Amino acid sequence: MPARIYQRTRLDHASEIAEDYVEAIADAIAERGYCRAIDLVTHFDVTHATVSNTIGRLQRDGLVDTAPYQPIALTAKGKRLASQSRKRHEIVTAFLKRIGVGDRAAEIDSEGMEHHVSKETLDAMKRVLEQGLPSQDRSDKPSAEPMEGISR
Amino acid sequence: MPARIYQRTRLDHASEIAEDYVEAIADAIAERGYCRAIDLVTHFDVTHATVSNTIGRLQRDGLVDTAPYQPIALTAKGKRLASQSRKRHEIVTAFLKRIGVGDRAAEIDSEGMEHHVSKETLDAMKRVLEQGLPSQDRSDKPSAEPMEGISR
DNA sequence: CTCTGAAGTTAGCCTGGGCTAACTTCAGGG
DNA sequence: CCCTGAAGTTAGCCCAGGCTAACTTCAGAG
Repeated sequence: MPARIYQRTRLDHASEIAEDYVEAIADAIAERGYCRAIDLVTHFDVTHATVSNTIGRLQRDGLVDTAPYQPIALTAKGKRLASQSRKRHEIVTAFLKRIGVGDRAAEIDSEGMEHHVSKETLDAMKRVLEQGLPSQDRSDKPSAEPMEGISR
Repeated sequence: MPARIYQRTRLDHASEIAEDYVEAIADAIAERGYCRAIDLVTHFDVTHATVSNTIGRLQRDGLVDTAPYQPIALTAKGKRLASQSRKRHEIVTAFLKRIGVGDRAAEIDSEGMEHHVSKETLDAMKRVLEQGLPSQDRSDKPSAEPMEGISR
């Protein structure tokens, strides 16, 4: 059964950093109007050299638009990826908080989890945020009164 | 605020493969009494060479016990990691199904997500599985009757 | 008992994502 | 107008985790 799953997990990983970067770039631009490499250096706590390499890859992949010693801009594609990642990230964070995870842990965990959340799971999280838990539709016990609503 | 978060995410990644491997090894042993490299080749859909390399790293890290042309066994440390990962994995999968994610997606997503779930988040998932959603304890509206219990 | 094919290893290569060290750009203060 | 320090780049290194190709082991059929 597995096999394919792991291929997906591996491919996912390839784009995780790209997503984190475009998100950070979009944030910097939103906040101060532009993004410089130094912003990413402090944000990710890596060296200038690493940022330079990574930005090179992002540019190669058509996500950012920049030139030596110039600020870093997002391409249309980069902007799309950024806003999509941002939304996903926010939903995951809100969801974790909703199920009782503390703010700090919710922020840390959502950072790692967001990249592995499929559309289907994201939709399920949204539904929980809006409508609460779905009824427990196990084939055995089709009982309609679950007990999870009781406060405390 | 960030910075540290990303360091953690990077470190997490280092052990993801180790966790997947020990889990797979434990499964094979549980099912057939032993694990051979070929089992991992088919399980992860990678080449023999890759499995050989990876097993070498796991051995270096004290997780498995093996010798050339011999089956692969888990050390005590490896067994601990495997059972811990397995439990976490099961909880995440069950949790996703509980919030309405289909079986297939739940299995795929949990594979990617499990490595990023902290103890705190795992506990929250367990609570949801056992007791449903916590009451919505927003400072505004401390209402004690959430509406998620309603079937449909 | 040999010999053959499946299992496993080894060598050599690649990419991604890190690093340090050394260099280049460039803006601002003096 | 220069010159210095912060920002950025380049070169060269490392490890993880993939790959292919070529080799070795080993068990089982004949």
